[in-house]
Amino acid sequence: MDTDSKIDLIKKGTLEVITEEELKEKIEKGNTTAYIGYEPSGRVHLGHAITVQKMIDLQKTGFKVKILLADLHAYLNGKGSLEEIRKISEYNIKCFKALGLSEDTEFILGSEFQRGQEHVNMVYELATLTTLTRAKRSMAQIIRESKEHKVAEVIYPLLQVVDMHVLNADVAVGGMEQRKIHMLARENLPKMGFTAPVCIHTPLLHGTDGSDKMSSSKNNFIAVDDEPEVIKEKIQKSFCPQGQVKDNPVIEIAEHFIFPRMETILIERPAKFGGNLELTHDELVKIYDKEELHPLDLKNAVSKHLIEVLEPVREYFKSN
RNA sequence: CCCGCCUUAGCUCAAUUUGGCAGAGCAUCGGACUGUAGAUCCGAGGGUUGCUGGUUCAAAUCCGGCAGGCGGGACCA
Repeated sequence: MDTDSKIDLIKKGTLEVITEEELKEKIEKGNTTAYIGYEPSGRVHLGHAITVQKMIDLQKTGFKVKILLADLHAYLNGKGSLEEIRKISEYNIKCFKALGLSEDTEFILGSEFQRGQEHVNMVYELATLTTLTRAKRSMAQIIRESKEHKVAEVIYPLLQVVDMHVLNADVAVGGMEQRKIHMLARENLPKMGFTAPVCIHTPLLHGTDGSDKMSSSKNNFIAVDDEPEVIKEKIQKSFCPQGQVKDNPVIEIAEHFIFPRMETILIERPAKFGGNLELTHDELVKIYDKEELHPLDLKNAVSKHLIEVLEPVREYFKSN
């Protein structure tokens, strides 16, 4: 694969790469590392899977992938005791592996290195460079909802910025909610004499209820290890206005999980409603926009295909 | 350290004045209506009233203690 096709693959399905020029330099330099951090979560869902797929793309282009199980971050975000969170992270690692990351993926537990002297000193230094407003703003889409704002809330982004340096990340990946923390890193790591990573942001998947973000706490997710009946039921219950492509979770699932794996989707439809259709992504969008495809037919097709796409995950769980 | 206010369903809050079956909105679940979902109707579930001790026939309500939150004061070589 040449550099340009690597960049194309990396960019595919993302909202932004900051910056593409730097990415090119990194690739040409070689021996590169890509990093992403996840707060351990009770269920690993399609929102997580979008970024995991991107890490797999990065592996295909020669990146070493490090996945941070950000237990300390989750702790700072009020998700429970470190003990409880660590336990969940074991399950998360299993989910990530089941999604197809290669054998040499490195999984790192945050609390095992983030409390060391060197790390803490860097956090303090960064604290002197970062305004309180900026730190709080960077957490707007990440912090657990609460009126009782804790100091932990502003330590969180600082810790994350230092992680990027310590984990030697050439590239940092995250959903768009991570953008402001990433920008903080790009601005402040150089001030500390370090190199800031290239930042890659993926779109956030809407919840099945149509809300802005799929999230395990809101029960609007499809888990990667959900059983076929559950997937079918959740898609059946999903928000899906007729003729509306924008912000439509069912369309998004097709875009992010079906079309990357196949050129066309087969839509099975009773003859009285027009019979079967086989559509490319662009055709699907066009025909749905014109209200020539009924949401229920779309849902049936998407659940059938999604169930197939996630089959390897369920298989992995059966044998591991 | 001192003073005041607050803590009730998953969430936001009523009911405290005058002790008398703990309610509403939103959310959740179910039904109706749509060839999906949502919206809209209709219905249901949901509670250790922060914890604890007391007064009382009876306490969310009154009294004491504790915890947490918010605000103020004091201290400031």
